[in-house]
Amino acid sequence: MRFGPASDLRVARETCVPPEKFVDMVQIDLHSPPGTTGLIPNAVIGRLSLYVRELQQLIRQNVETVNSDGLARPLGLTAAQVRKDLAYFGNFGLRGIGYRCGELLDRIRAILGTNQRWPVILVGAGNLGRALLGYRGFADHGYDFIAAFDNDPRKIGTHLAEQIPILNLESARKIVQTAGVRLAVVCVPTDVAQEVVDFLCASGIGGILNFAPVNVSAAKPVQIVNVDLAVELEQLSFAVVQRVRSS
Amino acid sequence: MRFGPASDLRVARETCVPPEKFVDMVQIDLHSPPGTTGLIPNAVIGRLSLYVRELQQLIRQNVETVNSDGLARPLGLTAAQVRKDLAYFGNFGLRGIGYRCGELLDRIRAILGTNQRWPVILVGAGNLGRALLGYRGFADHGYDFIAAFDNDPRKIGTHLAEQIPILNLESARKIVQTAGVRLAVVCVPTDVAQEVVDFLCASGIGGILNFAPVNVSAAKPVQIVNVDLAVELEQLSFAVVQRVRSS
DNA sequence: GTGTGTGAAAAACTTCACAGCT
DNA sequence: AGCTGTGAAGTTTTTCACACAC
Repeated sequence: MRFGPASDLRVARETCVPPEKFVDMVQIDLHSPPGTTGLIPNAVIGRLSLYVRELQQLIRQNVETVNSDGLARPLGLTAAQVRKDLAYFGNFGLRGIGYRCGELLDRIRAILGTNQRWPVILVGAGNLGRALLGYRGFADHGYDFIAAFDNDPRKIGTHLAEQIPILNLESARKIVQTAGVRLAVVCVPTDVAQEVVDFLCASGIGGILNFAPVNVSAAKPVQIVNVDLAVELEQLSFAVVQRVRSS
Repeated sequence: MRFGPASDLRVARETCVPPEKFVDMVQIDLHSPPGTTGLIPNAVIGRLSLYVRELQQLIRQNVETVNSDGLARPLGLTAAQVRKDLAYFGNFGLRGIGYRCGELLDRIRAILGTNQRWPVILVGAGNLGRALLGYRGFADHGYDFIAAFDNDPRKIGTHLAEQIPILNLESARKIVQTAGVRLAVVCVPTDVAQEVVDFLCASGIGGILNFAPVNVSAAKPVQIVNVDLAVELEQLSFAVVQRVRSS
């Protein structure tokens, strides 16, 4: 089965907003809050994602408004923490009422940049890569895989999930640039992870989510988040042997 | 292809130590350190896992000793942080030299309980579950999948990776108890995640690594770690739009 | 000299508690 | 009356800097 990369990609691209928009949206909302430095704590961002998930669930249940405790408790957080987190970005609540679920969801998505869809590329079409490509959560949060890259000649030219083309890694540069792709998910073997990351950085990618179990570093403006699944299991097994700390 | 669950499992079990041993090993090493409460910060445990990975890499390169800076820098941490983290558990270093890689690796593994292998069960044999089962990192860190569970009758009775049986979820209780399994990895659809977790808790599991994108809660002594892959991507996209914070 | 282990200082983050809006 | 937004207090975690050991 043959395909023309450019045309495959153009379709996916159409649904995506020019990335530059996001920057403005976020910066408008930032109202450098109470007694803080102006930088948003990393932990806050992690929790915003959790709020999104919880709000989506509430909305599915037709809940109109939720107060800080209602949002916090199912996530194992405190009401004060929720209010503080949201206050970093503005006054989203209604005193005496709480937060309108729909509105709050929109606001948080605007902050995270997920009120528009992001095109994402996958590098490494092995087991894990293929599973991630089918992972519902990514699509639910606004991320669309538009292409995959691999260096196995037997895979190149085929498609994943019947529509995502697997291309030669060399062609990633062009696609990153022409399709305005800013995010890449990397699932390649450990020993080539760093060179793949270097290549992506040189291609003008904005951020990399790395699943290879090795700490790779990225050239300056490129953001990198390393996910090591074994680390999570180790956290857990430590907690089990200790029987302390809730995590 | 038929199989007898009990015999399939016994083999995997043989390679595993009775879990009770771990508790002692860890508690002996804990020397409730400098000026602290005696509880180990969660973040420290996360970093111990990273040290393991880095040490494994150094050992593969035949590096004998490493100092705190050498361990910290590739992981994006500071030397002081490494020393402080390790000091929670004892004096592992040699002044003027650093740390012996092999010895430190053993020590950390003893702390994490991964100096012996752990039998793990997989619940939910969909795409993600199957990919996790093949994920190298788990085996590298001492975790062995011994069985998978699903409720799809077409899957039950088959094997994953040609040796891991897929069984009916009901049979999990018996296997947890007879094989001394303390850890489960859950990759089921969101809507059944909580009931699966409840079932596992009732079966006597020790800890659950949950990949379903919903916050599930576990009955008291059971530890739970939620991993939401979309959260990681959101962290990244926020960093990309902001171009701040290294994470 | 080199590099750990660790108190002390600083920074980051969380919780408290309450004024003030609806 | 109910619940947010936020200073202030409290706690945790990180960084600093140096005495001490090899």
